[in-house]
Amino acid sequence: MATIKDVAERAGVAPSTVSYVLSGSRKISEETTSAVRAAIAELGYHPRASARTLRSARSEVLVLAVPREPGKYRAMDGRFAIEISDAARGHGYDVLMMTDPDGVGGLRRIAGSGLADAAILMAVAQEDPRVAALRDLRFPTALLGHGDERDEAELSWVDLDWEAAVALAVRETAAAGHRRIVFWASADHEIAARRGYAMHGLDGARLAARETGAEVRVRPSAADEAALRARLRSALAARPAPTALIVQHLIPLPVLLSEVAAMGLRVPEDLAVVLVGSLPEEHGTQALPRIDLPVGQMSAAIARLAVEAIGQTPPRHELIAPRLAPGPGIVPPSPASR
Amino acid sequence: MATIKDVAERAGVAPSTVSYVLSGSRKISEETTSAVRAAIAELGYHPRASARTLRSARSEVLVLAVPREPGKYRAMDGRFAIEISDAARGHGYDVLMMTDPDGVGGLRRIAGSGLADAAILMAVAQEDPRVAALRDLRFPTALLGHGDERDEAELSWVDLDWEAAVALAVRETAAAGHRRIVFWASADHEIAARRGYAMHGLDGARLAARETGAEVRVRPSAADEAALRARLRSALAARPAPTALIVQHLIPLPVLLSEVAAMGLRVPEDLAVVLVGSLPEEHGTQALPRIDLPVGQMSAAIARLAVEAIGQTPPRHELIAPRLAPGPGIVPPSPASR
DNA sequence: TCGATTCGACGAAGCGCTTCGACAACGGAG
DNA sequence: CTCCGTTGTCGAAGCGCTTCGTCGAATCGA
Repeated sequence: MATIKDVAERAGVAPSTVSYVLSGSRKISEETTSAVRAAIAELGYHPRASARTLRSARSEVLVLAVPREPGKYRAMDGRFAIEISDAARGHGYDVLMMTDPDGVGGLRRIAGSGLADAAILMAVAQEDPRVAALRDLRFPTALLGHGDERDEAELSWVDLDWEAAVALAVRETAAAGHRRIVFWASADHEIAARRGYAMHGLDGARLAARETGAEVRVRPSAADEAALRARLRSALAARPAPTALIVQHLIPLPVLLSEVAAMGLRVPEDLAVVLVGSLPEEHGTQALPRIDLPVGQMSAAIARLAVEAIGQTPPRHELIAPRLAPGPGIVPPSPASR
Repeated sequence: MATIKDVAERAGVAPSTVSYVLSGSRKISEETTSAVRAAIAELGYHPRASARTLRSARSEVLVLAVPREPGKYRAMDGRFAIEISDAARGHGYDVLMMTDPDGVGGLRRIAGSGLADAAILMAVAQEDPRVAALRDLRFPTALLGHGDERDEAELSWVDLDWEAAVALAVRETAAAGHRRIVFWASADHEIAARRGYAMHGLDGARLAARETGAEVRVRPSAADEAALRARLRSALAARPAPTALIVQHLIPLPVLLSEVAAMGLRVPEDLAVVLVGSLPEEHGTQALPRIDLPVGQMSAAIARLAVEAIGQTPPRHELIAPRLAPGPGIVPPSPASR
């Protein structure tokens, strides 16, 4: 592999001159510059990243802590990982994945070894030990999602405003004429873990229920398919029958829809279904009114905040306002069911 | 941040001694070893990765080239990325994501700068320019998926045996008594791009059709939802009616199933549905007989092959045998439809 | 014409680590 | 008692890059 010395020799200059051509931090004559550039092109030279990092104490790498529960996979995580990587490149950074089930150990290793300049944490939980560890190391960090006020005052984060998102869904549904609404919230275990999106979603539903006067029954989702079906069936079997279903826990959406169909309910004539959030693949959901998770916007924001954090700027928080996706509107309840 | 010199001073030894304790490449007395270990623990010392890499020309990082068509996201890619990262850690490697739409430029940059020791390429196409670029750089490379014989003789790869997988699905379906089968193949654009899995899947269907004597109608899938529905409807409307549907293009599965339901066909009584491959989220598919994509097994294999390739070993190829997933079997056709 | 200034390029130091050769200290063999 | 092999540790070199101080040459004003 070619080194800066090789380039210098070929161009007939000193290594430092090559370096200055590359960085532009000192003036180099037109003539010398083009000789150096020619030599670089001929040799296919790339500066060795390790040497740069050793000198400058900057790796131009972000580490992304991907949530990892053994045996489980949340489809959205992969999508975020890829989009964040895209966004980071726009700032000149590469992204290293950290999927160790023991997130703390992995982050210590990577932060300690200088492999990365900053960390992005996904799926942060209440009193997350990773947050504490990174703070102790004084390692620049940005969080995707929020919830725990104490930790987060000192760190940057980005999140969809889940409270506003669910509130918006309820408001729009009520505005379409629905008076009896089921809100299918996050799953039991997410609520038990007090995940930010789960908590904020519940808040939004309550808020908008008060505001609109509609009757909103909140039902937590379940990881287990049988439980899920039973719970949905009982929620929809209430009389007078609910006319709209707002779903935040989208992962088992096919199951939910199949159960709705099995009950003989047509969507949207008998039951309006509104989604809050997104699945990574959009197939089969475009037909439903929904409030999308702005993955691209969130990814761009988290990459930006992580890069900023390297520069010791004070922490910033971005709460993204929800928007109803363009597409089908919410169908009013049938006259018979009012 | 603590350096090896700090550790050495604290332990009252030379820096080289600390290095030897860490690497174990020379014998160091019990006494000195424990003094060094104590100093390391007290200072929270981690060797600087850049310095190591500079000396040893080994970064202990793999670069993963994630396929990236702007605006599109294939749900399986994220899942593979995460599982490959997991597997690589087992070999002591971290994984860097490369999501540049211009894959060649990104790989040149990363390979040239020594940021990674080997590359893993996902979704390799016929005459993929990335493969050529990496070969020119003599950069260790492993491919996930296969298709183009010429390139691949020199490189390691892993793949599910798609031909055998589809053939197995057809065989099992025929064995259950079905004589008129629709094979829902990869999408038009995948076939046009001559993707390995698409080609091999078609081969498998033809092979097993000859073998079993069943009538297998091959229908390519489509990216566009309307086209998809129309095509499926016409395939299933043939008379005498097909009694089984084998699906390789799973991404729009919800759409397919909803169209089947819309035609008034019950699954599996009127139409047996068999899946080949997997979606990243299993919700809603467990109920169907299927041949899973062995993501974990493939990820483990590709990580292993990539690490091996660093050691200049000759290329190896792993073709993974398909297996019918445990779960519901294939329901025979109803007597009336025979 | 001569000192002062500017311009462009150079040389060397040093980032933190590994590794090779050297070298005390020690013990056993001759 | 000397010699030599072993054992455990040290010192220095060097990986490739950036950056600071320096310096010759060209330029300019007086």
